Amino acid sequence: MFFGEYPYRVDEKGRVPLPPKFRRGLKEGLILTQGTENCITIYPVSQWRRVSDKLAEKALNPANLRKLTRAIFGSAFDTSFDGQGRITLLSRLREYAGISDTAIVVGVNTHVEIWSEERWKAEKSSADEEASQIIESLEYS
Amino acid sequence: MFFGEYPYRVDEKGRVPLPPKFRRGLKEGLILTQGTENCITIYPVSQWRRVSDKLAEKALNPANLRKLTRAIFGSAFDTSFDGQGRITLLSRLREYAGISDTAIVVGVNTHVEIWSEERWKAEKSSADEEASQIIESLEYS
DNA sequence: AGAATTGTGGGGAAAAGTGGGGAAAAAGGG
DNA sequence: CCCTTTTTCCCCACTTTTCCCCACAATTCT
Repeated sequence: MFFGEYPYRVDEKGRVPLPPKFRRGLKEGLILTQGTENCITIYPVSQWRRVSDKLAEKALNPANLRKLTRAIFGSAFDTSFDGQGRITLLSRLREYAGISDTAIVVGVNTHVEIWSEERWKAEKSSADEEASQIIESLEYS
Repeated sequence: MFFGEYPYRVDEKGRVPLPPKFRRGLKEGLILTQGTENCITIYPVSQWRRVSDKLAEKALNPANLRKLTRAIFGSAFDTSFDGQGRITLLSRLREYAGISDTAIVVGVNTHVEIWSEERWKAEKSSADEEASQIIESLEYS
């Protein structure tokens, strides 16, 4: 569904373009959340709904499930893109992800991630290493 | 459905804005109660009915549940927001939640919570990591 | 080459955040 | 019981931010 990486400038208003190829899949609206490893994660609403429905089924329960529900719903923020295909990142999220004037938009199958340039490079090189190890192990199995 | 977290100033009159996105869902009126983990919980009237019905079913039971029921109903308070979309927090509730001049308003799916800044940070950081893992696992199921 | 699409920037209208005044209501004291 | 003081509630006003539109350069596609 979503794949590829795209570098973009972030303007003074905190706007980031979405790659044209991603726009169709996000047309119905999108949910921004704090992702793992200090990136910003974007879900199409349909995908997000699946997640929240699943969680709601379990919602009446003990303390640490309440905690999780809070963390998950609290970190979500719904938005949509403007006529130029851009979304505005809240300053809070930009800080979280360490994004100043450049951002990398990455497609990860079912969702999209936004990274600061430095963190993406770091993440990528370590992921590449792991990937080649995994591939090697597959080759001989 | 409520989600997202919004930081607001609490003025000298104890007023807190509700995020515009929440206002529609609370237009019919809202109930303030003491929430779990020292936050203030806001229910839309419709949701409040469901909660109070559930508690009523169980009301004949053990002493500590009756205690809880008393605490929740005793602290419940129905109100509405003013022309600027603000509600006034009773000083009793503000003390309970440890809120002085900054409050975080959080959407938690079926209801809304208001936290002091410090307590929200603590609550959130203790659940963030686990939360994003859960999202990922639900994503593919 | 020309036309359409995409990346980037900015202006202006509208909405949201914040603060305060004053009337009505409530509480308290003589 | 009435008057005074306090609190509550509703409205108005100012500032900042957000959102939507337009513009233009660069790139891609035909």
